[in-house]
Amino acid sequence: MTETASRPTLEAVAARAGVSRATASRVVNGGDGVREPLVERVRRAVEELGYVPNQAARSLVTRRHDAVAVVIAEPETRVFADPFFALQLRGISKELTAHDSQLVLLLTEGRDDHARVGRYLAGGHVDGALVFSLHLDDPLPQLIHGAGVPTVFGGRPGWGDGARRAVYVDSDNRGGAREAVRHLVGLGRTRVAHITGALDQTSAVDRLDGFRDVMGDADPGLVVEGDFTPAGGERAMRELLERCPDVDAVFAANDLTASGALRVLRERGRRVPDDVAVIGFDDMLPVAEQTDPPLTTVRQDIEEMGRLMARLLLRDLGRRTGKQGADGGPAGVVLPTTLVRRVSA
Amino acid sequence: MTETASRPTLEAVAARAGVSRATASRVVNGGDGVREPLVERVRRAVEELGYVPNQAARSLVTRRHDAVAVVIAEPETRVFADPFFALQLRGISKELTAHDSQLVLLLTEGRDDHARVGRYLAGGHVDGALVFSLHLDDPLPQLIHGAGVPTVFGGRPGWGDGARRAVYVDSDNRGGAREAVRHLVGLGRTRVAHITGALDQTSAVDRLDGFRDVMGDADPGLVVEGDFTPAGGERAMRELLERCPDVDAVFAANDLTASGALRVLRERGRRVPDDVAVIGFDDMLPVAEQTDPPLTTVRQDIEEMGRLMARLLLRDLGRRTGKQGADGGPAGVVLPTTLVRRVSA
DNA sequence: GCACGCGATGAGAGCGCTCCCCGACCGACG
DNA sequence: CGTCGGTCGGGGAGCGCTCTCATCGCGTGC
Repeated sequence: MTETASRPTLEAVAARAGVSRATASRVVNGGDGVREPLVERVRRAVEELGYVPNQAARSLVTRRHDAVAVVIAEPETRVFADPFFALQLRGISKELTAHDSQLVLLLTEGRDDHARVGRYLAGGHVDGALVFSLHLDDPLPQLIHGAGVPTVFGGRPGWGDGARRAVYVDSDNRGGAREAVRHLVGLGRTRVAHITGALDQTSAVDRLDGFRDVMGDADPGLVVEGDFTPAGGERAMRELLERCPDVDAVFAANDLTASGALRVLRERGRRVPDDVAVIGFDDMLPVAEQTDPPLTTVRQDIEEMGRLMARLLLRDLGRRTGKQGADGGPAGVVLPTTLVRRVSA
Repeated sequence: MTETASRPTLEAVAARAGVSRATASRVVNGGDGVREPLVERVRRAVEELGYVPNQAARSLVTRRHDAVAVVIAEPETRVFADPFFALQLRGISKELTAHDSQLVLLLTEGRDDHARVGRYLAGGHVDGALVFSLHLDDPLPQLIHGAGVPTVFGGRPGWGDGARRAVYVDSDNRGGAREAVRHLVGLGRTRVAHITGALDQTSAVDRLDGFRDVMGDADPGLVVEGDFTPAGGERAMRELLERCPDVDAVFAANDLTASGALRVLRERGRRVPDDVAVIGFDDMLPVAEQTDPPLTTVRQDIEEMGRLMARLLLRDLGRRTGKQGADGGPAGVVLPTTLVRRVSA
C-alpha cells in the first residue's frame, strides 16, 4: 500500500492545487481570507494526497504544541488503582479532544521522577499542565509552579502561600462533609463519629473540617484517624467501638473506609443503620453499591472535575497574550457534592 | 525570574562553550567523538544556561518523536473505571520513562473517535502505539493495523486473520481458567458451573474455553452467560440455582461477577465455600479482598502486562531498519496467571 | 472612464536542530 | 625532518511549516 514513502508535504498539496504554499497553509488552518474556489481545490488536494500536517514543523515555528501534560504524582497502587483517576482522565480527555489537544500522561513515584517531570515541563514540550498531587508535603506543585508552565491543579494544593494564587478544581469536600453529618444529626443520631482520611491530604483535612463545622469539638474521642483504606477503616472502627461503645453514627472519609467500618460493625453484631448509621464519601460505585447494606454516601462528579480542569487550562492558554492573568485570578473552582441516600443511613 | 524570555538554543550553548553548534549537538546527544575537555565545557554551558533541547526541531529532522500513543477503546464507565487500566498504564509508563519516551493517551468512545485516532496515528505524531480494544467486533485494531504504525495490542485482538500477525500481550486466560476449574474439581466438587464474561471479548471466550478444557461439554446447563458486572453475576447465579439446584461450585469470569454471585448465594442461604465453592478471576484487590467470604481467584499481573507491551514495542522500534520484522514474528506473548487461595474455594 | 484602495495571493525568510562533508590538526613512520 | 593517514571540529544545508511583506487584481467612487 502507501508504503512509509515519506508523507506528502504542504508543498506537494500546494503544487497539486496549483497554489502557493502560503495559500495551502491558510486553507489547512481554517481557510480565512481565501476565496471559495481555491479553498475547494486545496481541500481536494489534501484529500487526494492524504495530507496530514507535520506537527513538529508547525510547533517549531508557532511554539504551540496542542498538547497538555497530565501529571499524577505518586500513584501508589491503592490510590492510583481506584476509579478516581480513570474518571478524571476521561473528563480531561473529552475536553482536550474537543479542542484538538493531546494528552501527555506523566506518572511519577518518588523524587527522581519529580525532577524528570520538572525538566519535561520546563522544557516547553507542552502548552500547559494538569497536576494531581495528593500529599500536603509534595514538592511537585511548587516545582511546577516554578517551571512557568500554565497549570491547573486537581484538588486544593496543600502548600502554604503559593496555594492562594494557584488555580485548582476541587470538590466541595467541606460542604459535602457538612451535609453528610447534618443528615446523620437529622436522623436523630447524637453520638456521631468521624473516621478521617489520611490527614496529609487536603481532601481529608477539608472533610474533617466539615465534620467539625457541624459537630464542633464536642467529643474529640469521636474522631479517629484513618487512611482512606478498608483496613484503616476497620482499625479505626474497632478503636471507636472500644472508646465510645455508644456511637450511633459514623461519617467515614471515603467509601473504602466505610466498607471497612461496615465489616467491623457486622462482625460485632451492630445493625446498620438501625444501631449505627454509616455514611461514606465519593460514591465509588463498585464499592458503594456492593457493601452490605448499600452505602449512603456523598457523591462528587469526578469526570466533571476533570473536564473543568481542562477547560480552565485551555481558557487560560487561549488568552495568553500578555503575562499571567494579573486579574488576581479565580484561585479555585469548587464543585458541589450531593448526598446519595441508600440504606446505610 | 527567568521570564518566558525565549529559551536558550543550541547555538547559545555552543557560543558559551566556545565550540560549534555541531559539537554542542554531539555532546547533548551522547558526546561520542568529542574530547573530554570540550565535553566538559559544553556540559557546563548547558547547565548554566538551563538548556533543554527543542523536541520539535529535533523531530523535524530525525523523524522520531520519542512518544508512544496508548489507545484505550471505549472506556465505558464500568470498564475503564476498574483498576485494570490504571495498572497497565503504570507498567507502560515505567517502561516508557526508562527509555525517555512520552506517553500520549488517546481515549475513545464511538466511531467518530475511531476516525480521529486513525488520523492521529497515521499522522506520524508518535513512533508507535499500544492499543487496548476489548470487543471482538471493534474496527479499531484493523484500522490501526492499516495505519502502518508499529503496534502492540493489549489482550488478544479478536479479528480473524490479521490477528495471527498482530503482536499482542495477554494473560493466560485459558490456562488460568483451567487451573481454577481443576482446583474446584480437586476439592471434590462434581457440579461445577461457569458464569461467563461478556462473550464479545476474547478474554471471556478464552476463559470459557479453559473451563471446557476441563469440564468438557458435559452439562451445558452449567454454563450461564454473564457480562463481567456484579449485576450480571447476580442474574446468572439466580438462573443457575434454578436450573441446577445441586450446583456445588462456580467459576466466575471475573471478581465482579463472583461478588454478585456471592451475594445471591448468601441471600439464598447457601454457605460458601461449604455448600458452593466460588472462584473469580483478576484478583482485583478492592473487590476480591472485600467480599464475604474473601474470594479465591486467579491473579494476573496487570502491571507486568503493561510493562511488557511497552518493552515489546520499544524493541520493535529499536530495530526498525528494514520493514516489519519479517521473521514471522512472535505473534503473542502470554503471561502466566496464579491461583490465589482465600476462603471462597 | 480613471485613480485609488482594499482584499487576496505569492515569495521568502527563518524556527532550532541534525548530519553530511570537508578542512585541519595530530601523531607516526620513513 | 617531511609527509601521509586517521580523527575530530566547523560550516552549511535543509527538515516542513508559518507568517510577514510585497504585489497584483479587482471593485468602487468621483
